Amino acid sequence: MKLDDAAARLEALGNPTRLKIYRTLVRAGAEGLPVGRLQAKLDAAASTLSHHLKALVVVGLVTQTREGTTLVCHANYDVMRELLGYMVEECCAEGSCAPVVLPKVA
Amino acid sequence: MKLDDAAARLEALGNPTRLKIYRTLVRAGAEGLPVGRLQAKLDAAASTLSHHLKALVVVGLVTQTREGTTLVCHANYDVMRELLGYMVEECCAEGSCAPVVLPKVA
DNA sequence: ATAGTATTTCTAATATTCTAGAAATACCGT
DNA sequence: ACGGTATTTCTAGAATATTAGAAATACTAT
Repeated sequence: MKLDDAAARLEALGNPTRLKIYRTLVRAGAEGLPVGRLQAKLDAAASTLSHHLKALVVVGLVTQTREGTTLVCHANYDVMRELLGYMVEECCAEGSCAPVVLPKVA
Repeated sequence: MKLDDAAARLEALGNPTRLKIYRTLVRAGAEGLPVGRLQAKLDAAASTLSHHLKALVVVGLVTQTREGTTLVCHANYDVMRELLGYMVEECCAEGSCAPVVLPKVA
């Protein structure tokens, strides 16, 4: 991942509402959560939520799949993993800041 | 760490210039880097750099120690570690997004 | 005290973000 | 085709961020 991509993703997560959205989607697990359900949980205006969701989708942290009339949102773990990998590799000194370790994934 | 603190730190890192600053400080290692040296490396106006550095200092990601007339900047690994810990715990699903593992630090 | 280097604060212009109402679009069931 | 629910896009106002020049401050050496 390039620095600019990492920055864009960090910026996407760097807003309390969007971080709440992402965390909520992670907790929703594999089945995801419809936009409407997110809206109810976070108590935000529909247009505001849509705006923030788009910011997360654009950088790849969230994906959406349509199921009839509802749009189901999913946290994209692959992108989050890449982002964390970037941070550990580029923004941590070995030993100093690495209680977070990347094991070799087979 | 609370969600709002995490968001503030992610936002601080979510700007290409500031992410570059932070990464450069990490690479500078324990001795840190004077503001002036950072300025030369990143080729930014002094006032702009100072502004961005302040954003990183305010959220605790960077610390500064004065050495005579120069201010030396250091990446604060503790805060980065906390931030990564937050992301792994709150924003990852076990198994799905956890190539990043938190080992117990003795 | 003065001069010189390092850095910040002040200021202002431009750009971007955030918020949410209103209107538009997407999809389904009948 | 129509009505209803779900969601987005349009729009606009207020707030915040970004940039950098100019002035101010901090410190050291003489």
